[in-house]
Amino acid sequence: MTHRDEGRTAVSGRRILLVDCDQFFVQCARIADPEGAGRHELLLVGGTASGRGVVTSASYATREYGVRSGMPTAHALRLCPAAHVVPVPRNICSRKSSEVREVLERFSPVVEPASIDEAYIDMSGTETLYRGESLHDTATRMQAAVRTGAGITVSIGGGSSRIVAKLAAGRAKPAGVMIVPPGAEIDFMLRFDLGDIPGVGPVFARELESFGLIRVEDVMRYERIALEQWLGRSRGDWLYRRARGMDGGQVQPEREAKSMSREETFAKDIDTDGALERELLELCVRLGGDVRRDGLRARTITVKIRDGDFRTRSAASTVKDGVETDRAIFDVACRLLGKLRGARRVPARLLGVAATNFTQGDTTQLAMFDEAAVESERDRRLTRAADAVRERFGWRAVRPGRLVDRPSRRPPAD
DNA sequence: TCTGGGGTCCTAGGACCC
DNA sequence: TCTGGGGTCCTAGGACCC
Repeated sequence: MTHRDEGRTAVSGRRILLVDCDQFFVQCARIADPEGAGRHELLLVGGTASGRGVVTSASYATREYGVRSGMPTAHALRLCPAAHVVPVPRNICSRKSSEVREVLERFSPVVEPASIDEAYIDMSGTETLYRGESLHDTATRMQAAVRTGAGITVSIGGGSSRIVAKLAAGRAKPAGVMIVPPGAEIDFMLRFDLGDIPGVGPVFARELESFGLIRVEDVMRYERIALEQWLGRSRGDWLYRRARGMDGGQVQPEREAKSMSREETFAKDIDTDGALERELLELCVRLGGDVRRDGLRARTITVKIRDGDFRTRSAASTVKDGVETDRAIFDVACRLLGKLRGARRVPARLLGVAATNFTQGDTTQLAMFDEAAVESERDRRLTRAADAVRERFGWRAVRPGRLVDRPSRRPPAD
């Protein structure tokens, strides 16, 4: 069997769709403000008052000028001076994202949100339910249902694997449906550059180019073993399979979050430790709220700092029992910030804090040793009470200010 | 051009244990 | 005094995605 035949016969029989919202943040901004953003054809979403932001989403009209998402807003405005810039309407975006998902779940129980604006759906096994209806027709009905139910325009791609569905959705934009039939995966893949494959970023693409590999067809010419010799076993195998539209990935509904983070780029670089600590406290309070809302406890806290020269550094610390209270998170984070600032004390552009290594928060583990008790049950009860007050009376009802200047802090553990 | 904010996954080295 | 191999956990950094 040649490598080409192997690809053709590896069709899984699965029917996977990727539903991708068209210029999602632009759509949300228009829903949020029909009289303002809604009236501007040339619309950029993202960018901050400080002028330091980047474009999160650019309307199709601005893309004619060469504007792309991820581009610094200042650059985008140079390309398209008439564009109207608005901030990301976060609340509307998460609400619309949920509404889209609710509509999709009416079509199949297996829906995996891949980001705020796209979701994979496994339609395998629904053939009986949708008796006689082609996947294309089902996807078209789905598209109409999302427009009616959530007011959002989506494009849908479909095929026997996630990667084929994803690339097909890109080809279907805007507002289209494209299904790659079983057996047609390789011919479909041959249209693409390797850099179009999800997972092949600029760095990997440059490396591949150094072997003369630019388009998918370039990879098709080689046996798996050759790719593995050039790229290493795991990456060679990965590329061999992706180029053929194959991935082993299942669509997994309800994946648990593996990390949560909050970060902020300052309008102006901050160069004093005290001011950074105050920013850190705000971030920890926001993060703590997210962690508790999901009933989790984090065993590892990571602090990230981006210096004015854009050098990014991080420090992490893992505690025996997970933490969930603002105070305990801040305690750990503060130590880490001190460590980072001690190593290099220059003006900071960004500060962030992340929680990972989650444990379920509903089981109280008794600390075996005193020093392991970073956070007491009493701390947790107080924090939950404060959450309840905020729930009723608003976020500002309980101020965290006292945490900043409390008298003593634990000495560094390391 | 001057670089956001939210994530996932991978790698490599060192500590530590058996 | 010099010497193992394997497994797990932790930390730091980086590529990548939307």
